[in-house]
Amino acid sequence: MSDTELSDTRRRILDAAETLFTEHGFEATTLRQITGRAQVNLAAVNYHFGSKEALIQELFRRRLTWLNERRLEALDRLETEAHGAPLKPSKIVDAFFGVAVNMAADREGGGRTFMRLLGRTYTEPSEFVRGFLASEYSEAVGRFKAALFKALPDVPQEEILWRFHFMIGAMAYAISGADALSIVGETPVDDSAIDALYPRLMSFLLGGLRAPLPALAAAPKPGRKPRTRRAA
Amino acid sequence: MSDTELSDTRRRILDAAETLFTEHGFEATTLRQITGRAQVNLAAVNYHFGSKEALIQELFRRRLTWLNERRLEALDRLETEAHGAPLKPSKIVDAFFGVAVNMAADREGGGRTFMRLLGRTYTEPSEFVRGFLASEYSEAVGRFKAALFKALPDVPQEEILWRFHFMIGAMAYAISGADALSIVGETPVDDSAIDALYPRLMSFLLGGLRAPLPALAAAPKPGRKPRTRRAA
DNA sequence: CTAGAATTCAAACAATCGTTTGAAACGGAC
DNA sequence: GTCCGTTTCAAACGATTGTTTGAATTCTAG
Repeated sequence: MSDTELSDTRRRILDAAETLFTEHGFEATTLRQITGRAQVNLAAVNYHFGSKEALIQELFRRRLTWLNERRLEALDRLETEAHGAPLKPSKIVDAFFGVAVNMAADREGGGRTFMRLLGRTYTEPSEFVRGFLASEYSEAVGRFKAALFKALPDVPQEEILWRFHFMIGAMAYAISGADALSIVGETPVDDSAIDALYPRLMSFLLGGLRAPLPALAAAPKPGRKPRTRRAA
Repeated sequence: MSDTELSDTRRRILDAAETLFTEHGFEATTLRQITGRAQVNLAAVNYHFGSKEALIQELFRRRLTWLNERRLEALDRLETEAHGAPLKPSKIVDAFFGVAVNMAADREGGGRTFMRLLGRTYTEPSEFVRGFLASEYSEAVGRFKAALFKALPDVPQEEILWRFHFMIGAMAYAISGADALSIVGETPVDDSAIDALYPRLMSFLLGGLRAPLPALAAAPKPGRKPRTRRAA
């Protein structure tokens, strides 16, 4: 069997698992629930994937590979157009997060379900999940970090990393909690609001990225208040 | 027994559970691990709390009540000083998130452990967890929402709620993933970086809150590009 | 000191978990 | 039709889960 071509059973299991993991989490979802929803035999998971952990890995692999390839394509396009000149930070942010939010808006293909799962998995403590998540991300994140460093040469690189970190968190939470009962709003967020998420999130992220640099209180000389500088 | 005064056994169980839940999650942590670490008998959890779920609820209750009381105290202080005038948005944000980040910086009292757990719990899909989390937050969030509406009368209230949402996400992810292996950075974040988290996060959040409003593409007339306005 | 309540303890409970097994059913090649 | 590799199936596996039990122990008044 080819690696990319999936049998009916494999695909049905993956789709069912995606939905159930999103709704109840990895640990709380049992193989019997998955095989029940997929309408396949219980032993099919271990036959086709080997174990529950391997199923989870395969699930992330098929989506994350595609997602990060699209991100890198977008970045490649920007860089060839720029002919070596630094990119606009807003373009970089758009290439990284725009692709993700776009995937999250896709209801039919299951992209929405997956992105909610992914958003929650960022904070997953499980060892093996964090492991391959980091490896799947390493190339794309490395390329985007480099692009941001080049685009913002005056901002300390450590600061850029922190803000990248914050941006991922804002996006992850916005996507994962968007149609769940959120803490801030009592009214459930409907579908049109999901479509409006993209411009809202993007302007928030850019505002945060370009915020004045914090006046870090690292042993400041008395009486000399460090001035805040603008980041971008 | 008083409600606030805890027996040795109760407190030992709560402390052990907090640590283990943070490290492995709710489902993956067993009562035998908890009672083993706390050095109490296995049956002690069900004797003192009734069930594993009730233990989780009690764990959040003792910390969240304290956290939100401090937040409301800080807001009260600001409002009495202002004599009815609108507050500065930065002060409001500082009252809400500053208290949380401060608690996250507290290593000895277990505040750090709890805030990492809390940050992860925001995206927890479990029904009963989300339920009492929302109820514990409702009062404080309502007060802060009102304060932000008053402070930013020109910004659509829906937009403020979204940005509040984004801010919570950025904070939750920053705290919960700060000393775990993060996606963006290959080097583990050490303690001094945690102390510097506060000013970094705060300027990012304020930058996002005050970002130009997004040009929402809600049936725009052709040829008329909506102008971006400044939020604050 | 003693009676009675509160707490601790070892042991067992039923239920459910992921995984394995061996036979049955299916599929195309010859 | 026959063969053989692939896939499906019902059933069971051992292990582990949260919870309960009833006796032992500790604590607290009177």
